[in-house]
Amino acid sequence: MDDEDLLKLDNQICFAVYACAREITKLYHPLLQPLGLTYTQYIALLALWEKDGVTVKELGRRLYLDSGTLTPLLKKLETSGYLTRTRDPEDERNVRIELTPQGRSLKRQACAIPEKLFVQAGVTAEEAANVHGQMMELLRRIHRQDEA
Amino acid sequence: MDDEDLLKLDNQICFAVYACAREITKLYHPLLQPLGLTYTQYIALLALWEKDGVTVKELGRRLYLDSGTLTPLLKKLETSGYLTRTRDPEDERNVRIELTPQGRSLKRQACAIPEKLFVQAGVTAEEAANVHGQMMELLRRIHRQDEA
DNA sequence: CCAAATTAAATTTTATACAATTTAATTGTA
DNA sequence: TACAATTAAATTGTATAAAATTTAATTTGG
Repeated sequence: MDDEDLLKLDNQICFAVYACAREITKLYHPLLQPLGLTYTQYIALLALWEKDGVTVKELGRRLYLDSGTLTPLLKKLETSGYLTRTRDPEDERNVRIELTPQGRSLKRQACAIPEKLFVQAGVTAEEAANVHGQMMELLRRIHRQDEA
Repeated sequence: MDDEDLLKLDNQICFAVYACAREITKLYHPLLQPLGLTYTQYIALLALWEKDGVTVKELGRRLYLDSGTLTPLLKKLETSGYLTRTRDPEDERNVRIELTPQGRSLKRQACAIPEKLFVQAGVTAEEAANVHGQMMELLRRIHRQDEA
């Protein structure tokens, strides 16, 4: 394969993931708007519903996001009353994120979202699992390279 | 499967695509920096190297991006001397994008990028084709739903 | 013990993204 | 032909993202 084709193939693969991610985000928009959440805020809350009381660093590691993105996002969610940000007295460099009762109760409303989304996108369980596996494999490999 | 599990699955799949797209962008950064290009600018140029003389609308359709994103991006590439933006005399609502000789010559430098990236990410041709197929299939399906 | 190195957040800067609105040009139709 | 509807870009406002820098706290080596 020559450079010309490689440039096209490259375009197709990386671009496909990139465009797909944006289209997924757009699909979420009408479902998240009634809750007053953006997609990134929803992703952050999903992580916190599974485990909160974590530091910004730890949350960022799980979401592949750094403080430059998380700090303003978490401040917004704090203003909305969904979580608290507290300096850890043990080590004041760390900021711990705790969900408030309102933050926890949002989960009940969010539970309706995935089903709506799967139906809307017409994605089967097999396809979902397949895509998930492949993306995670690629993600891990890329991230390792990215760190090195 | 209960709502709780659905929420987790949803989290995993959509998040995997979303995080993967961002990690890919980061992987490109050191390769694009010497050319003075961002990832989105690179993607736009890839599309234009395949076919230029198109309207902003047509380019946006191919990239899944709207004028809100493309207008400032194309203005930057125009300032850099890589393309021209001209109102179509036939229909002045349309703005046509044409590559300049400098814009075309950038392609030769960009030819080295895909190979470097594949090697760096350790992605095989099979895996690449597999991921690509799945993403395009998902992309098409989601986009159809998104339009409806 | 203490200065240097390290670490975690926050901040700053630049560049996307996209929804919603506006502007200007064109088209369709009564 | 007027004029409403449609269309393409541009603009506006909000929210990400990430690189680079800064600040403050902690750790570590001499």
